[in-house]
Amino acid sequence: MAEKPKKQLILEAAFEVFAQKGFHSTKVDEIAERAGIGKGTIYEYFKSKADVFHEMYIWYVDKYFAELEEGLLDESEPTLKLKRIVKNHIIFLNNVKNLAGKLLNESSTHMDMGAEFKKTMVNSYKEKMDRIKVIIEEGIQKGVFREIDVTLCTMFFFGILGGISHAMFLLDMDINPDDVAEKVIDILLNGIKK
Amino acid sequence: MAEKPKKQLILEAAFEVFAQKGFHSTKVDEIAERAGIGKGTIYEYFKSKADVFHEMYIWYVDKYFAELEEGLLDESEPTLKLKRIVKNHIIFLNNVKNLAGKLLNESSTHMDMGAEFKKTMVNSYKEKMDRIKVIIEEGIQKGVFREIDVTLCTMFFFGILGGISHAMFLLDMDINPDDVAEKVIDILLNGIKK
Amino acid sequence: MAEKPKKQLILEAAFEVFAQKGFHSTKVDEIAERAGIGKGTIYEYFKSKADVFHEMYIWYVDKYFAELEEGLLDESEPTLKLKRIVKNHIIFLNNVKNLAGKLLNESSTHMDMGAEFKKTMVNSYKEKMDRIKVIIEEGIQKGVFREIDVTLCTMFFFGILGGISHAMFLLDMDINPDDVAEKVIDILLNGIKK
Amino acid sequence: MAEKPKKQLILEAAFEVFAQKGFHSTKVDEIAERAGIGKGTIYEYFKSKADVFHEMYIWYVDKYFAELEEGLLDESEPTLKLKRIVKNHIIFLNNVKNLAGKLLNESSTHMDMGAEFKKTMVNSYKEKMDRIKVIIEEGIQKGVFREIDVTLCTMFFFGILGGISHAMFLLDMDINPDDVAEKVIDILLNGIKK
DNA sequence: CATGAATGAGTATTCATTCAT
DNA sequence: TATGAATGAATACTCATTCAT
Repeated sequence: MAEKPKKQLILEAAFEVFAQKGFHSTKVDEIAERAGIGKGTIYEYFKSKADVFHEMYIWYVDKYFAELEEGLLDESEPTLKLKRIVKNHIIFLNNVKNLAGKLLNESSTHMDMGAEFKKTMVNSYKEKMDRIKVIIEEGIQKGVFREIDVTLCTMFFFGILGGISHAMFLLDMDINPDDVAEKVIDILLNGIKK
Repeated sequence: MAEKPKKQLILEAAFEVFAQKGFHSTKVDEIAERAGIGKGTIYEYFKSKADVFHEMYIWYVDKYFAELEEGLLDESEPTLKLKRIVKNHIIFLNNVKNLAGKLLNESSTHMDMGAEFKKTMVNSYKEKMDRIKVIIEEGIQKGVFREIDVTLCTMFFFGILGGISHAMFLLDMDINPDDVAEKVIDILLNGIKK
Repeated sequence: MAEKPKKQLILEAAFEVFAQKGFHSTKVDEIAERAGIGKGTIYEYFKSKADVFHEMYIWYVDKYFAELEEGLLDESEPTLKLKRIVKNHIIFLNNVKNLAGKLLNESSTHMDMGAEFKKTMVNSYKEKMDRIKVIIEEGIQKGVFREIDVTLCTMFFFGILGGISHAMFLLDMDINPDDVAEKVIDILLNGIKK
Repeated sequence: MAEKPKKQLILEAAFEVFAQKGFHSTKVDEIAERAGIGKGTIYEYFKSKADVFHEMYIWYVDKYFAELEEGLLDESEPTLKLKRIVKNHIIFLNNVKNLAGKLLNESSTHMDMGAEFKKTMVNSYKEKMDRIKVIIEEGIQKGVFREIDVTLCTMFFFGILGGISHAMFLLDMDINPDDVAEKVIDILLNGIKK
């Protein structure tokens, strides 16, 4: 009878509902129902609806990174690492269907949810960037990449990931991870100039 | 005493408040107050709060494009055009302070606002993409750019613009338009490979 | 160009709308529109919406009586007079379609419209009753009717008129005035006992 | 501590307030206050204010009939049954004070509350009529009543009941049930002709 | 721990009324 | 006079949160 811990149950239910409906349109009742528990129980584990969102966000980002790191273990070359990130991102998006795209953007909407949450977000944002930055710097050190502005290039790369989410979500595009990753890296590495 | 038309007054007030607080956290009262009019007056010009948001969004996007096109008139080369777009985007973001970033992402949150609004959004998204696509295709035809996947490259470029907004907003980065545009285009054109 | 006076125009428009929708569901805008005038104009002739209703009610009752009296002029016998009242009532109901039934009952709803209006209503109610009472008393004096309780009998008769309105309205009954009047009077005069 | 069920509590509070003020002038807050519960609780048991009214109406009519039928059990003769109905009606009116009269008429005002409610009303109206019709038909079969138009006579009788309510309410008349029932039946049975 | 009935603060929207033209 | 744009008071309904069981 190895039941999942209640808190985890709520977190996962919350992810599904929040991602589908956004923060304000999600009702606590619905999270409880989807988690298969009583509404009151949520307040045994979380201070408020905002708190549920907050913790869920952290859990989700962690999960994202965990899956990402796993994929990175196999690669050693900066170029391949970047390619792997793109591929992973797309696969991740597919896994969580179109939910992720919504969630990722949702976040900025809730800046009004308090400074603390903004801090959490900024941190996870920086963390993601740093992860990429390191790879790019590594590439430069190894002499594989030119001496470009690392921060900018990271932002650059990072923006592309968001752009893919956005496009997949808004345009219901169907994307082949390997193919796209290949092309993205090609452009990133070689540029578009003839 | 050439007063601004009431409807325009409301649209501008709405932009400021929506951008600052997001859709759900914005109270109609506050829009009215910021516009310096009575609450009821808003309903003389708009069907509902959602309608205000909808029309404001369209107005905002139009404004964005108008300023963009203006900047593009001066340039003839695809490369310079792209650079101009980046620069314009940054200047625009600065103009509307950090509001824009929020607004741009806010949109996806309100997918629940009805299919009609989603259509509007998708259209403006496609329109923006097409504008860029054309430039890239032009570059390819002129033999300036390689024969890369145009759609993907557009998404690529488009994502970068979003990434810049995001970074400016989240990290409160101060950015020099010319400098960033220069570097972005450099990376885009030449890639990062040594 | 003998235009109807504005006030009269409003009164008639008000009657149609109030009768169709009831007091609260009637919008001042609609009265104005139906009267073919501007909304503000109503307030040139009436203090408030309630005032429009009030005056309209008086006008309507007067009209009812006027038509009734006209019909009574032809008859001299109490029995025939009562029959005439029934017939008139039915014809009147038909004239104003099903509107009247609604209006008649609507009144009691608006007791909260102030003591003054209640007085008006009670008065018109008493006036109607008195008109009938006199006829019944006349019948008793002439030895045509038994010495029954006049007030009660009036209420009795009066109730029947209301019952007919109610039935016509609720059940969409189609009624032949002459036929019904004949039968009503037959029962009233002779009772139902064998 | 046998508390009354919440739903019943609300129904009774609603009856009092609706009857006193009419539908539109009744505020949901007031019903809650009178029921001694929180405003939100009403929406746990009813879909809307209109729903409260609707269910309250049904409950009220049922109650009316229950009390009526009870009284009818004792009587076997059509004449006595009718007399009993009149008496019961008056007693009922006294019990619910002057509220009933208002309620009875209120109904027609809310025809705009949707077709479903109209159906409910028409049904309860027909039900009431049928109950009386049966008695009259019984009287005719037993040879106690003349062969009059049964529907009309029912309407006739029915109207009287309404007339009594109306008079009691508008004129604040004090009425002795036995006495009035006696006289009403006398007139109904024997007519007013000498 | 778990629950869900009860709650009431919070808000979009309507519409009678006013008043500058 | 006549108008209708502007107004804001008034109100049904939602839903996060509490707490008795």
